[in-house]
Amino acid sequence: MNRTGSTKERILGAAETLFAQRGFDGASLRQLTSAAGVNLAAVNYHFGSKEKLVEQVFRRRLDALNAQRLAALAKVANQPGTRLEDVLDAFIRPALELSHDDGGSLFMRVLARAFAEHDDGLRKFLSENYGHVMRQFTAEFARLLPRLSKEELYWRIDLVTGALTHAMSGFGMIQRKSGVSERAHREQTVQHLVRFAAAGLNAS
Amino acid sequence: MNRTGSTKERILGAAETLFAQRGFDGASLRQLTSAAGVNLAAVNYHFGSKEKLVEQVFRRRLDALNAQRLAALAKVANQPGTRLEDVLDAFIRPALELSHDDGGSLFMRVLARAFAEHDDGLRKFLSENYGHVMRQFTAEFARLLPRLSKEELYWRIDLVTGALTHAMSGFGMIQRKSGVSERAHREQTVQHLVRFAAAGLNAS
DNA sequence: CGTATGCTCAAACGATCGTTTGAACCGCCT
DNA sequence: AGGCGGTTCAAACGATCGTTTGAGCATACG
Repeated sequence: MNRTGSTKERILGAAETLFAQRGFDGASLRQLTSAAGVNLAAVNYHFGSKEKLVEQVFRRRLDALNAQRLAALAKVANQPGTRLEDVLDAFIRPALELSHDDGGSLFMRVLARAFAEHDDGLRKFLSENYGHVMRQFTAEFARLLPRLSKEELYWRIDLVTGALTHAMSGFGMIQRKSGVSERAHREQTVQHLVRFAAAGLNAS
Repeated sequence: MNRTGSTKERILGAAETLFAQRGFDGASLRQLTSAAGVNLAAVNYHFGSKEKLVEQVFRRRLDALNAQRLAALAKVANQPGTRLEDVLDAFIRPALELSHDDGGSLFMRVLARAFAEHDDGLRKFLSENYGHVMRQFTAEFARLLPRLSKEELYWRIDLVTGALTHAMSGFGMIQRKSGVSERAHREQTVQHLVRFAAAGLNAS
C-alpha cells in the first residue's frame, strides 16, 4: 500500500500499475484504491468517474512525452542535412527515457493496451489530444522518403509504431548485461530500435 | 443472430467476433450467447467455462494456421538457396490468407489482444501449444542471419512479430483499389510486409 | 467560538458478471 | 410404447462491478 504523496497522485500511480497489469476493465476500483491506500469513493470524488481517471493516467505521461518528442523533432525538421535516423531518434528516445522513470515502463504497457483495445472513446481522446504529434512526424517522414507513395508511407509508419509499441511494452525483457551502465544500455537500445525502424521505412 | 451450424460452431463464431470487438473480459456470455442465438447455459455445457471457450477460439484458427506455416517453412528450411524473404513469406502468407476467410480478420484482432494482455494463463497456453512453431522459424532465421548475436536476433524477431500482429489486426484499413482483384491485393500486401520485415531483420 | 469548506469514510445502491440447477424437450433404440 | 442419453431452457445463485449517499473529520476564516 503506497502512503506517499497526495491522494490524487497515489491513485494515479496505482492506476498506472494496475491498468498495465490487468487492463482498464480488469483492474477494479476496489483493487486500485486498496493498492493506493485510499478510500473507494476517492476516485469518483477526485476524478468524477473511472473513465476520466483513465484519461488522466494518459495525460500525466503523454503531455510530457509528446512535448519532448516535438522539441526533439523541431531541431531536425525541415533542415537539409537531416537523416531518417534523426527523426526516428526524436520519436523513440523520449519514450525510452520515460520507460526508465518510476512506473514509466508500466505506462508503455498501458499504451500498448490502448492500441490493442479498439475502444472508440479512448482512441478519440488520444487522437484529439495527441494526433498533431503523429501528423508532424509523418510530414517529416514524407519529406525524407519522397519516393514512397502516401499510401505506402502511412502503412510503413503503422508497422513501425506497431513494432515500437510492442517492443517497449515488453521492455526490460532485453536484459542489461552486468558491467553495462543503465545509461549505456538505454543508448544501445535506442540505436537498435532506430536502426530497425530506419531499415523498415527505407525498404526497397 | 446467427442461426446456421451447430450450437458449438455458432458459439465459437460469435465468440471470435465479440472477443475481437470487446476483449475477453469485455464480452459477456450473455452478449455472446444472444448473438449466437443459443441459450446462456450452452457455453458452460459445451465448453466447461468461459476460459476454455477462449482456448477453443484460439485452437480453431491456430491449428490450421500453424500447420500451414510449418508446411511452407519445410519447403525452404535448411536449403542452400533460401532467402530471408522466403522464410518470412512462409510466416506471413498463411496469416493473411486466414484474414481473408470469414471472420478470419477478426481473429487477428483477437490475437493482437492476447499479445497486449499479459494474461499468464493465456500466454502459457499459447506457448505450450504453439511455441514449437516460433522455435522452428527462429532457428531458420538464425541460419540465414549468422552475423546477428542470439540476443539481437530474438529482439528483432520480437519487433517483427509486433509489427505484423499490429498491422494485421488492423488489416482492412489498407483499402483495396477498385480494379484490383482481392487476390492481387493480398499478394501486394504480403510482399509489402515481407519487404518491410526483411529490411528490419537485415538492418546493419 | 461558530461555521463554512474540502476531504475521507463505511455503507449501501442497482446492475451485471460467470456459473449452476433442475425441469423440459429431442431423436433414437429396444 | 417406453425409456434413455444428449441437449436446451428459464431461473436463480453468489460475487463483484462502478457509483452514490450522508455522516464524520480536519483545517481555516469570520
